[in-house]
Amino acid sequence: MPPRTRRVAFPKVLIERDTDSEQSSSSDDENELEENEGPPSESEPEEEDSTKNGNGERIEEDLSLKRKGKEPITISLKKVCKVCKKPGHEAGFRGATYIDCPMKPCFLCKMPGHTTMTCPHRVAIEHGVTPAPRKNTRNTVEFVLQRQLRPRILPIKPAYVIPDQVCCAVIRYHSRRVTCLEFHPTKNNILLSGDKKGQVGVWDFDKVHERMVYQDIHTCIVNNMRFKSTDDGMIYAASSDGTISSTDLETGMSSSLMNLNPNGWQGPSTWRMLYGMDINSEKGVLLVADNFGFLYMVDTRSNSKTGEAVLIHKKGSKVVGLHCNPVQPELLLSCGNDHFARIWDMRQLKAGSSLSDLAHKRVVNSAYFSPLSGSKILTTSQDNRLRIWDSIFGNLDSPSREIVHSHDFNRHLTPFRAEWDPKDPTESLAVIGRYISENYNGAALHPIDFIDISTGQLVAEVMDPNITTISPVNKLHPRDDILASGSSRSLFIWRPKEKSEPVEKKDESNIIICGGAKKKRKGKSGGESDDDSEDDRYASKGKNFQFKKAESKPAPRPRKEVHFRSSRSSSAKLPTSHYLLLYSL
DNA sequence: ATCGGATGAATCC
DNA sequence: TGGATTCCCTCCGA
Repeated sequence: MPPRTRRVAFPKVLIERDTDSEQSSSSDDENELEENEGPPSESEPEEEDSTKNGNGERIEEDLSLKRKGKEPITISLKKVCKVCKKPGHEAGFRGATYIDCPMKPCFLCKMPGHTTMTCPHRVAIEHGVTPAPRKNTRNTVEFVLQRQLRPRILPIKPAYVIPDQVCCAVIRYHSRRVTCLEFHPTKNNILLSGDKKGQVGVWDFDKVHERMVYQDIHTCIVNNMRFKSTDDGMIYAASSDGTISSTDLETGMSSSLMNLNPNGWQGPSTWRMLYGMDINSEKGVLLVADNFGFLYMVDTRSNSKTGEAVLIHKKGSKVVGLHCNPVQPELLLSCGNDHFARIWDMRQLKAGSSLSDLAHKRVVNSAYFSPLSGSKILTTSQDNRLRIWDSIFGNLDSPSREIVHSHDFNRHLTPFRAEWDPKDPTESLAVIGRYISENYNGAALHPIDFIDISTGQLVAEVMDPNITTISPVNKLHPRDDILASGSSRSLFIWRPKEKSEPVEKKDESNIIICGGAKKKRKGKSGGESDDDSEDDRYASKGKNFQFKKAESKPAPRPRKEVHFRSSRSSSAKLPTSHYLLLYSL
């Protein structure tokens, strides 16, 4: 990762003294001002007073002149880049297209010398794919595979079915952003959601109006939820309030299994927060990890803490993810802010005894074993790369593949996590939201990407013109062709087009608009009603969520425009069929 | 419309 | 080591 270009000091102050005319009134003409550009006059005031207006223009005033009571005060309006503060270019949205600052490393791949628009990872045929050195190309297994097996392997892998249509949604369901999602293990249409405020939502998306929000389970961020393996009416949740809750979904009755802050708030250096959590049903233990690098275990039968906390990541660093191997119950995977994902043997858990340490360049947001065989690991790192680590066909010293993908860290967003498709028998499909936006026919949208991690190819990008916010939280259904997304405070359920209601039928009946801050309408002349019905809110406040009917759907993309991956097959060819035939191996 | 605030990791000294 | 500072596509609401 190249070091970020440090922000340079403010450009020199421009002092423009109009000596010619008394009336040197400020001019808005930029060109005129450009001409005045140049080395500032000798005696520059040290105490510069420069402010920015909303457009990134700098307004400079010569205060010393003002103080001296000298005549002309010239205000210079000068366009500078809001990112690097240099003139000559401007970063930011131009319409729905974001223009990068050319002085910064590429926002997508983080390499210097080009911008997102021209990033090779954006236009390459194999989008974003950087195969790691193939150390194992020459091994026996692969040789045999290539020479003898491959010709006999059925060339067609079962088609991916992509849920690409929003079929129902709860808008502003949560009062803060969604932080985690979990499908019910047996009831196909129940979705759980946790938020930053500590609330837990239970939503039946088949009967969209049946929903519940439990408010008193936690006091801040719900980081992870898991269903109890022996009772799917109970859920565990790990929160930044330092507790693990156990909640009865029917009644909402909740109890605390563990509280790491029994003495309350003593300052940030002692406040413990719980992040990663998973259940090892084989052993009957709940595993949780905190923001200081420690792992805790709770016996799910007695609901009591077992053993001592173990330091599994750098002391003082946050452990954001835990995952138990689906096949080998003694294997545990952890990841965190020390830039590592680590594999552990549950039978010998002690500091420093990890089986493998998977190095990343930045914080690792998530690390998951592949859902069926557990032999592959998919990690999401804040260096804008997905990594696949293969314990069978590769060794774990380096990833077997790196995929450049835009999922930057932003303190205001829930961290992105690439999630496996639990239904894919080939263990190659993953879903992850995209940070960077794309101009989709005039709207800046942030799609949700489906990536074939065995090839690095983008299989599909799904978006809806009504979802203008980033969707960092995504989960694929364990049995059905359904995707659940959390975007800001809202939840969305996606299904494949074939299975959804025809678009024409998509209407408000499947879209629940929840509260949100009430706009205080000042007593304007009577026209507007005070009716607070959903329809009213729908029209007046749900500016992003006026679900469009088919006819108002965007027209096909204009051909000239440069599109993210537009030249590539995936999205361009998707509309006709939502099935994509992919060849295995 | 515009602006401020919440707030996490990296970096610098 | 720790405190201050900075930060590029947020999102909401005053």
